[in-house]
Amino acid sequence: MKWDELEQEPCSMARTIGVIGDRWTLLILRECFLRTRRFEGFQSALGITRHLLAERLKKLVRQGVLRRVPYQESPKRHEYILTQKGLDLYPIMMALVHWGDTHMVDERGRPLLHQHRKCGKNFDPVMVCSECGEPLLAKEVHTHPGPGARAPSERISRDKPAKPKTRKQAA
Amino acid sequence: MKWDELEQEPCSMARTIGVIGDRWTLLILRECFLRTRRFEGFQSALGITRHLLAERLKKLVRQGVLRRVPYQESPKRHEYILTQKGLDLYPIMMALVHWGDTHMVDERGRPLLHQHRKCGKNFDPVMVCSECGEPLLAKEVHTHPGPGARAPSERISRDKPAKPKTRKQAA
DNA sequence: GTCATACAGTTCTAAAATCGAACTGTCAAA
DNA sequence: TTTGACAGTTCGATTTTAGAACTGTATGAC
Repeated sequence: MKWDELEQEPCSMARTIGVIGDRWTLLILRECFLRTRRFEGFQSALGITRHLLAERLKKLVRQGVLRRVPYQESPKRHEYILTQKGLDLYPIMMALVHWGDTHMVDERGRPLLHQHRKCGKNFDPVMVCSECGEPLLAKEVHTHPGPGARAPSERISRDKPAKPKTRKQAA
Repeated sequence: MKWDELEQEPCSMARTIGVIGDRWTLLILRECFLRTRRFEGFQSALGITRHLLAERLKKLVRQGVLRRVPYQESPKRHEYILTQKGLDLYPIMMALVHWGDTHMVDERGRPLLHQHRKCGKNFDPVMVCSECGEPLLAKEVHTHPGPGARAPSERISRDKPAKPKTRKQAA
């Protein structure tokens, strides 16, 4: 599988990964949500090579995640601003942060706290079902093909290639 | 910044990215949630090279995201099973899928639908505040340093590094 | 007993991506 | 005139990944 094919895969997760699924892109987006907007800002915050930064920003603009907006004429300069499509990445960012907060903190505790302006409290993000509002557990979710699923004939086989019964495990 | 340093960064998102922030790892985890457990299963589902697959699985086991469990003696064979730490990645996976469902579908619609066993309906994941239950919007969240924040003196400067000279002259 | 196959890797070379540092170009302030 | 801020681009060296073949245990078919 080549990386440009990822966006054509009949899997929303693969498509998302095709857009934001590499380390630098994710870190760039973190900076975006922390209000960094300019080339130098990203570069000095992340220590990314300028070459890669330019490339990643271009890609994010192409994908409609960032918008390149002039903030000064002569010399022409631009800022990179999250579009709505980009802002919609927020739950992904928060989910990443929350997993790190849960499983990767050292003895000193969380590096950052998040306060919800609406209720004024420090919070954790919780993922719930849009229909019943209950927290989602992997085991309570059943997945089935939707309208955009690939027909069986087009599917790349992900099952064992016609296994003719194996060794000591009879069933 | 080297990739192994990422896990030491005082940022939960960076640490998480250090563990799962590359394309193959994310796709391997997708397969885990789709109940793939064995080496050949991952390999044929993803088309990943065997070399990388072995490496990534090892890393995920080292990180405690997967557990390597024997399922047969002679020849010794193992399965890779999500630990609780791994299962806790579910909100990240769902957030990735949901963004793809929202922004990356073609005219045919979603490749997969998700049904919540508890309420029986197809749903979208919604991220809410643990304290008040309201959906989270980036603009309504304020971020501030927590106990594990790096003190200003230890911080890696994200401002210009007091650069004394430029370009070609070394005077 | 020999052969083909399943499974879970390891090893090797070539190709691609990334790093690190320097270079380009515009403009403003000293 | 010189220096510095900013936003990139270019280029050689290093690191990762791709792609294919190979290793080794064990099983069932012939």
